Amino acid sequence: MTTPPDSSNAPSPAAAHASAVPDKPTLDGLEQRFIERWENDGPYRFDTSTSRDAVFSIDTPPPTVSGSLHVGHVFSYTHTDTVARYQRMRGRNVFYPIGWDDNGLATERRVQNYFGVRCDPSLPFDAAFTPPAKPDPKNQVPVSRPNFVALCKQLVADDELAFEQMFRRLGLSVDWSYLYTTIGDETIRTSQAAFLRNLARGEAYQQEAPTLWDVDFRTAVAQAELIDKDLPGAYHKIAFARATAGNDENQGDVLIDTTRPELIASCCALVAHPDDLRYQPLFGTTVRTPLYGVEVPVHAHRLADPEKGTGIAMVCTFGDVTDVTWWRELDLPTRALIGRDGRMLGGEPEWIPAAGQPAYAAIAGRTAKQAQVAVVQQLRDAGALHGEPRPITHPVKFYEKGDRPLEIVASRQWYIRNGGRSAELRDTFLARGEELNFHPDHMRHRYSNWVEGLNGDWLISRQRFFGVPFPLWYPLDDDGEPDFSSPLLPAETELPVDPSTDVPSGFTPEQRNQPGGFTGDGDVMDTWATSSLSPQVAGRWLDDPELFAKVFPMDMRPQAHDIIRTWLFATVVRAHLEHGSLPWWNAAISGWILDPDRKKMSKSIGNVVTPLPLIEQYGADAVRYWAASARPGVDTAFDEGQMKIGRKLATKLLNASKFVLAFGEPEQGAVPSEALDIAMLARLDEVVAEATAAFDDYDYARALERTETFFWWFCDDYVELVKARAYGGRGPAAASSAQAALRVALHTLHRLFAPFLPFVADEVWSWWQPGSVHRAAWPATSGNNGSAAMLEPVSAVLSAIRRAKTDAKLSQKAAVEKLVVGASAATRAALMSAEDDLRNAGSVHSFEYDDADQIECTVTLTPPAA
RNA sequence: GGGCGCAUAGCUCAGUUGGUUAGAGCGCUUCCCUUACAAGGAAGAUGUCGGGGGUUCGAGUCCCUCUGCGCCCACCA
Repeated sequence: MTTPPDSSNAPSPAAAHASAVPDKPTLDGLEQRFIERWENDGPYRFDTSTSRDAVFSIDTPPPTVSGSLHVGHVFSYTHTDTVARYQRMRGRNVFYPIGWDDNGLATERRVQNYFGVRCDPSLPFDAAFTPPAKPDPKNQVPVSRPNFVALCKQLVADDELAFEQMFRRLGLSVDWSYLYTTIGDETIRTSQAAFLRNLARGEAYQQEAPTLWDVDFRTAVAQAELIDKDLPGAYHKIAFARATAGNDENQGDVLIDTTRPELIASCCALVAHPDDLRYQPLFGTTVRTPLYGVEVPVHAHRLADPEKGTGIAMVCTFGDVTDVTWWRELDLPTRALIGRDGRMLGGEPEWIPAAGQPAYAAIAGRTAKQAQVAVVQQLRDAGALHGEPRPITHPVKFYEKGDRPLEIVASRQWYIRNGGRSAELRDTFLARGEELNFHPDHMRHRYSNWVEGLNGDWLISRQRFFGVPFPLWYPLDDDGEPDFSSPLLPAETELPVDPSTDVPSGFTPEQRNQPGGFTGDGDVMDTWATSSLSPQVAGRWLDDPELFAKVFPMDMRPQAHDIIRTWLFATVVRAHLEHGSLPWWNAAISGWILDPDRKKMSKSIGNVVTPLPLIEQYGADAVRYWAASARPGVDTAFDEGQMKIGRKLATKLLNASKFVLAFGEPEQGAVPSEALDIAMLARLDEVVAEATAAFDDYDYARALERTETFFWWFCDDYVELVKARAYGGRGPAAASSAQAALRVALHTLHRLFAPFLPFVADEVWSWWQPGSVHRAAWPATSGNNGSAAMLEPVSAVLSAIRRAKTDAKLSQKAAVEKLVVGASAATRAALMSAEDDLRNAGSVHSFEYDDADQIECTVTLTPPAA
């Protein structure tokens, strides 16, 4: 552990070990030097000995390891880092871990392509397996899950090293000793243990139910992973013949509009709104489906929209989520015909009479899309299609990573209760959202909006291979059928387990998949089911309860706004269920990086900018400056111009520091005594107060802006004004005042800039102060209650002098023969106290005053010598 | 359909409880090698603060309304 932050607010006298000011300060090589120094000296290490009160803990997002970082990462991680550095300087013991999200589909797909393998969980582990020398994407070699996972770990190792180097290069002050990975054993253990506890408390449950299903990935997906895409489709007007007579005058066919005629074979009812006079006579009667002749009932249901289509809808199992509602609430039979591969099932559906079987046989085995074409032709031939299909564009549900529309299939899945099926629990989570401080505050609407709109519990099982397996097995009966109601559970101490390889206690490996034996649950958990435990994983909940008690609930969760409904909400759910608390008190929501055309920068669009070349060109401090200039939560266009400014700022800090330090140590006991010096420090006090308040509110951008504005004024006006005096032009006492003030300002500025420009700030600090600026105390206000009021008129006069010289196209060092300043009495008094400095800075020979309401300067320039 | 955000100089954006003449940077123009900095500095021009209405002594700021853009959610027959 390093020393606690320097509690003194005054600059230390030049320390013996402080290095000298370089003749030619440069930003070159700064990053490498300080990356090494920080690694060796450990200024960012978490101190396990302090109490919870002293800790500031951060639940850093683990970036997905899938090839490369882009400037969006640099952007949001910089925001967090500035806050971490601020809190550290405030004396907080900052717990700032990081992890890699190397679990999940992205990695799985890369491994398949890279090694030319695919996972087959039914295979046993092969210790001697080596991947094919030449991967053949069309002929992937099947491997066991443990083999597959080993390949995943192998592949991500290189990426993770590159990520770490990138983040170090950016100057993130994370404590690398707490690094975790989402596919690591500790994470799997945490995830499995939390699940088993959810299960024991009845918060996790298994259910056979219609599920949104991606036919390409062949997995169930959760509500939070859905996106809508507008797709072209068409309304097909289709005739259903009446099977029983109603008391309706009109005894013709019943016409329905559907966009999915291929599902007519799955039809189990028609529904219309109970108040719809057109269809009221039909309720309780039956109709026959075209092509297949299946007799189906006509029901009334409030969700049927009289305005849509013909006002009466066909219910299929399952065309969309409304079908699921109708199926459940009207207690309809299940007639599923779409398989998990997205094709129509083979065989002869038992509900279709013999006469209808040939029509179905013609589409069996085809994809939904192919089947639709065939069915439309059949309907046309049978005269059941009224008119031509009317093209429409309609929103269709997709898995966010998927390429084809989701289907709904019945399957057995695991769920965690999240309030989607319980008003009471939903209210609890809404209340949790109210407890949480969102920065910026309006982001809380995304949370409440989402929670209010939940339509089911959280589906956490995925039919994939690379992920956290469900830690359980099922006993098999004498027929080899699993008993899902009494799963075989491991003890928490046995975790992690992989049920595809490990054997439940009381069984032998030979009993796997044998009648009377057992079978492993083949599913893995949703990545959010693991990511939602990031505070527990990072805080070592299971392994180090003492640590966990010191860091949880955490202080801060930084993340982007698009994953409030997933990561943020899921984390709130898990913490509430396990600990009865929020996972953290503050959610700092960052915006996105947009490309210059204001489109979100994302890999799939192909408009990403990689950060390393930018850091090499402008320096990490400059890139951080660009990031920190963006307001919290605001989407921001990528702008290299801001990086140029950041570079300029860093260079300026080097040169200004060199200048101030070149005066050497002021004489013993020197204090700022001149009015201008005191006023400058008063203005600096205001800046410190504002920057501190802004940072306390997670508004790093405001803190930077205030600091920067002061700094440029300090360089442009104040330094120019006191330069001559500091050199001794008005005697040693006046010089000491300037020198002391310059040093106090520099000491403060170095620390104010440290969260934003950590490299250059530590460099200039090292020229004259002991230790790292990143362990120094955040500046406090001086408390001497000076007034900055005189600075404005002084700057105005200085500016007027400069303007006169510029207008005359003369050098700024040209002499002013006579300056007449018109001003009010109070302003004149203020100006007089800085008159000598103004004379020197402007080369003014004669300085006179006049009475005026506002400042008016008459500048008479000395004609240049001929 | 519900919710949230945004609209200020050519561009990117500040403008904190309402308060003199609305700011910065970039870009543009002019000037200056000035001993911290030419990878620098000094200065200049540029605005119906999206439209309309209201509250007020006073509105970029508060209220209403309209328009445009973005995002989230819902709808998906």
